[in-house]
Amino acid sequence: MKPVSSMSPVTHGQTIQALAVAARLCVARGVQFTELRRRLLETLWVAHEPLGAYEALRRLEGSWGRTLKPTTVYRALDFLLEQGLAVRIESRNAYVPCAHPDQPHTSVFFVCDQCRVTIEVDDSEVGRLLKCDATALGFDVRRRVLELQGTCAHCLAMR
Amino acid sequence: MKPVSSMSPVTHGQTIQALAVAARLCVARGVQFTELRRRLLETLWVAHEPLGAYEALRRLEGSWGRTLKPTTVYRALDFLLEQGLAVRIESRNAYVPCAHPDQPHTSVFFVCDQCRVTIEVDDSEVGRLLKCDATALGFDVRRRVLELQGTCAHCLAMR
DNA sequence: ATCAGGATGTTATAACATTGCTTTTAGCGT
DNA sequence: ACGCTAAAAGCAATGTTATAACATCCTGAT
Repeated sequence: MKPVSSMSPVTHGQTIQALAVAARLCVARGVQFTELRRRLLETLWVAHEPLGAYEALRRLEGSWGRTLKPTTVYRALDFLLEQGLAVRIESRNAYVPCAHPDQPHTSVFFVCDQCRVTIEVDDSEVGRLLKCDATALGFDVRRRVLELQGTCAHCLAMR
Repeated sequence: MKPVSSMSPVTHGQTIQALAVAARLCVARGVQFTELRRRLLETLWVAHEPLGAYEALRRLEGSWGRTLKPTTVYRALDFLLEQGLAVRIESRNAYVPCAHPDQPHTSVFFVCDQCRVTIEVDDSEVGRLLKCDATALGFDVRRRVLELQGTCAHCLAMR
């Protein structure tokens, strides 16, 4: 197991870097990293917790100084998801940015119920086991949703 | 890994039995297995796919011959979830019945994108690994959401 | 300049879920 | 049987999340 991205201590520099990586990736793939998409991804990075689509919309409106419609944001989110630049946390109806849009891995998300900090861990052994299970069932897996809800170390210490 | 409940071939007998188990369990726990709750659980068992709350509502209205409000159904669903009689599939906003409401286990759900059949598998080894990861993070896990989306063997064979 | 495709704008609505409050019902002691 | 209490269910309104359907704009290739 190796932690790959803790949402909590994301510095300004990391955000800048992540946006640069995303920009390069989009160029390489021949897809457009438009201002809307860039600003949305930035919004996700700056937030230190998973954002719902409407919350992202509000923040984006605030920082951009213009009004947006839900559809616009959902389309941009879909783009980020497709490109692996963000991930949807199903159990929260929310979205987090992804630090490694390229290489596929087995992401497990630990989401704190209290502070909502979201820690992404890559556990390839879990991935292997799930693949075995899938094979045994003859099931072709397209997407994995691995989310653990509970209390993070920090919040546990607070009590 | 052992498959613990395939939604697909659920016989009438199995439904009856599951309801009986649920009833006994509720008595043992001193909670009420009311007609609403029983009928809702039956609806979930009879459906061979995860049901959304509103879909369950419609089917329940149909089989019961009365109208229901969303609140009513959500409350009954909450009860079933609390008692472990049903599980929520987060990536579908939908609910499936659970065959073993008592003993805790590591449920992994394989959900077919095409026919929506949902296969529950118990992989304790995955559970163990995730527990390790959690320990390493100092994270206290309350709930696990392990869902794999893709295509089931049956649908693969159809193509 | 024109056209094609991707991106975005606009409006409406579907799908999912909760809040607050009232009424009914079940279980319990007397 | 009676009345009490708490759980369950009814009800209306509203909040939240997500998509459909269609129009327009922008950009790059010919």
